[in-house]
Amino acid sequence: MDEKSNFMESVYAIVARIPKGRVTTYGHIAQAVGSKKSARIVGWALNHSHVSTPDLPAHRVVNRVGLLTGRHNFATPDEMQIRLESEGIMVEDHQIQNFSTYLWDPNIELTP
DNA sequence: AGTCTGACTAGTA
DNA sequence: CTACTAGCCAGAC
Repeated sequence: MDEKSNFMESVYAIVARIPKGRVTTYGHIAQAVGSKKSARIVGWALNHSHVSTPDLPAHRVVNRVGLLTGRHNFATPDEMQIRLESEGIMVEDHQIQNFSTYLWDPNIELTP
């Protein structure tokens, strides 16, 4: 098997564990896999997730303020918001409302 | 082989 | 408050 970097695999593993109706941020994922500074790599990984892991719920990953920064990278810019709303998350102007309420922190919820 | 960019974040001025 | 810098990793040119 041609393995990608462990970093990307870890990102996919965590994102795949995000519960339905919950969201998380690039920084939290990055911190869970090693360093929060690697948040950009998380975004980059998700950008290619559609070819590596198409089942990855990338729509549940947003930036630290709950803004759907990566919406334009989906098949359609509205798909991300539609999916989130479909899971019961309120989104307005491409930003998640009550973000802290839906926030799922892998460093806490995914404690070993 | 070297340079630049990217779905980011935190810190400093 | 806003603006800029540094740090991280992988891929594209």
